[in-house]
Amino acid sequence: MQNDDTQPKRRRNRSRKTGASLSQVAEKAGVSTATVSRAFNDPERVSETVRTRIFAAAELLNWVPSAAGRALATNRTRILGAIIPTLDNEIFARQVLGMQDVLTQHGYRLFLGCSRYSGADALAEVGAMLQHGVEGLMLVGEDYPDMLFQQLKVHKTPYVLSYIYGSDLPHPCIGFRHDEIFAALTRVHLDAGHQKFGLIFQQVEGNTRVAARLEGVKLALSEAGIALDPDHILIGDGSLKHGADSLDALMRLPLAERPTAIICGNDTQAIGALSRARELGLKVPEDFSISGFDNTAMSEMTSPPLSTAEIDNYVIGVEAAHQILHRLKLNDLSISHSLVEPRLVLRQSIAAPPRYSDPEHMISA
Amino acid sequence: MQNDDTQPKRRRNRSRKTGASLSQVAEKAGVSTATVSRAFNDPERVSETVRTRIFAAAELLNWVPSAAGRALATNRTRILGAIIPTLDNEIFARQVLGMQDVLTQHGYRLFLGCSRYSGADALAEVGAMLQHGVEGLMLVGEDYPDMLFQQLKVHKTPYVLSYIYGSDLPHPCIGFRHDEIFAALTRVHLDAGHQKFGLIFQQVEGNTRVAARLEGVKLALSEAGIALDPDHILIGDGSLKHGADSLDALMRLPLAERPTAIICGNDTQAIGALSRARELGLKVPEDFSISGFDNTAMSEMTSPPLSTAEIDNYVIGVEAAHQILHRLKLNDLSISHSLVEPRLVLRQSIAAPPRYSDPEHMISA
DNA sequence: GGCAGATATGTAAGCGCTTACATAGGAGGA
DNA sequence: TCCTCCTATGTAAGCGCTTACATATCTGCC
Repeated sequence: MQNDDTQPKRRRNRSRKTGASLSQVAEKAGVSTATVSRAFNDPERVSETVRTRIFAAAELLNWVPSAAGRALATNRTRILGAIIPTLDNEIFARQVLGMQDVLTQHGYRLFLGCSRYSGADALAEVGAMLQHGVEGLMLVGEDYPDMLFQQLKVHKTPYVLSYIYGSDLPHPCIGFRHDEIFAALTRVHLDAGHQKFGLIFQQVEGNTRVAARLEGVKLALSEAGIALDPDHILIGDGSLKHGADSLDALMRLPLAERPTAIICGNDTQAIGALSRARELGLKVPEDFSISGFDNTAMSEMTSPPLSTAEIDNYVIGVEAAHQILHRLKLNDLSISHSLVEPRLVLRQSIAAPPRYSDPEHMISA
Repeated sequence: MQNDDTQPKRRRNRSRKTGASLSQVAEKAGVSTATVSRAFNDPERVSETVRTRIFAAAELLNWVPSAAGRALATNRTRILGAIIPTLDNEIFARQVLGMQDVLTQHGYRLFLGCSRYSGADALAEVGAMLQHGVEGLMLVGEDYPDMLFQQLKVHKTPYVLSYIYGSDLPHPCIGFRHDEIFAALTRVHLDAGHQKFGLIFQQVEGNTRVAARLEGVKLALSEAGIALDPDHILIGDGSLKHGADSLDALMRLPLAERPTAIICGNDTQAIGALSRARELGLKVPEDFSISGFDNTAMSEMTSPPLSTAEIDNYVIGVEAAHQILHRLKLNDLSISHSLVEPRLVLRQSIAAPPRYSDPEHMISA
């Protein structure tokens, strides 16, 4: 039935061949594939004459090793992934930059995925990355579906959540306490004598980080025995426009209610507010104080320069990469939390509240 | 010598096994690997009963197909790459965003590489990407070593240069003419009556795009018969600070030489200049006119709002992705050039020059 | 009833690597 | 001289897929 001759009955031609393969290099150099492989991965183990012969052959054939072949053979891809909400935000872009710089040094590649602040998108990205065999992952924040973390666990893929910190967090993380830094920022206003606060913030739902910021503000206020009127919390997006429009709204309030201190969720909003204030003929910090967050390049050029806080996102990216690489090397899946301290950057946009707003005005004057 | 028994003499255990493999799914479902493969890649060809059985088995085993295995078998990776100078720049980040959005739809992944404006780094990134089998590439600009393009050619990898346009360019590209838009911007100043120009620009060398911008300005000026004093061209980086410092320098010039129109290489520089102008007590556009480029969000909030020009970088990214995907499908390596038109955005920062600067002042007054 | 032509599935080669194990050729010691 | 131990290289299996080709089963038509 079967013909016994050993010559292959079929010959496929999977065309689309691009470059040379390792075996072609081996043939040209007159050695075995094993030797070629060794010449590149562990040069010491190959005699110099043979090695140079191999390198020459590879050069000649323009050989580029195939990562896929190697991945299959070694079960390692040397690829890490990063999931960020959007590249549109300098904050996240800088984290990616930091990661990238470390990875390049270590011969790793980076897969970038944007979640667009959607859990489903993030899940899809991670799924695809897992198929491609990413060895580790950095994800911004913690707002992801459980399913995502399960997948990561099933695949024993080390990961680290960036831009957040919580010693009680059931995930490795590297970042800072959003509540604390916003509490600190709030206290700066309190210390300057403010009692009436307005908040300009981003959407809270689905974003634990922003929620924490809000909590921080509330905490500091309540510690100072100050109530925050919910109507003075203006939620929108992170844009200049939301900042500007919100300022409008706050400044339209009757003088007695009008906040004298405005805490913004980020610098962009604060800068928007400042610019609207100028249009309205309001002076900062004479008429009101304001703070932002991020310490973007712009914030020291505004008039007045903006008080804000700064977190080194590049470092977060760098550390995240180090951490993942480290775990990978040690095959360590433990949960560690590391803190990158933010820093208050106080400038002229915060000062004492205007006299008219002082409840003790009549008495003390 | 050789023992003829067929039982394998060696058994390797390549541990580190993470997930299930297709063959395990096949076994569990009681079918061959071919059928499993077909069930996922071409479901029509598998009977429904078998198919559901396979899906169930895969689900149960938590199977994730291995991109490496598939890549090896099909010689396709479904990965595209993007090389940008730095993520630190909103411009490039938006291009990546556009690409990303398209790729996600088409089931492609994105490798991101930053060249840090260095040809060598770009070359290294591309080399690594080629190893990983990227099927196509977007590169910002044209300032890359020849070697890089050769490699791309050897590997028959389609690519497109973004953010530039030149019908004579020996590469596929998608972008705009930097010289033309800057000439147009210059003409706006000229039309307003300016004769004395100052330029605040980024480093030119190694950046053909910036060089072209400069050429555009010079062209428009020389067409108007106006000479540009080389001392009035201030080269630095793209920062707020360079803008501010340069403004200082220009405004310190004796009144007769002092430019009345300042053309900046980007909005950031222009905004820096505006902010310094305010500090110096100068009014814009009464004391001088100024323009930027990019139309960043800030530029409509400055005082006065900044005249600038805008290019839709998101669209560039989207189109670049489409173009690469298209070539890939058609196996088309031809060179096409596509244009994305920039748009002038004229606001209040440009007006007539101050009277004192008018050479005909005495006569006409 | 037999055969062509679908249709559904199986078989196994091969994609480009790495690496456990085998082997050959010295070097050196007893 | 023989044996041991290196060192340099070869052999070939196997990583997880896809797919050309083979096979089996079923339709339906003459």
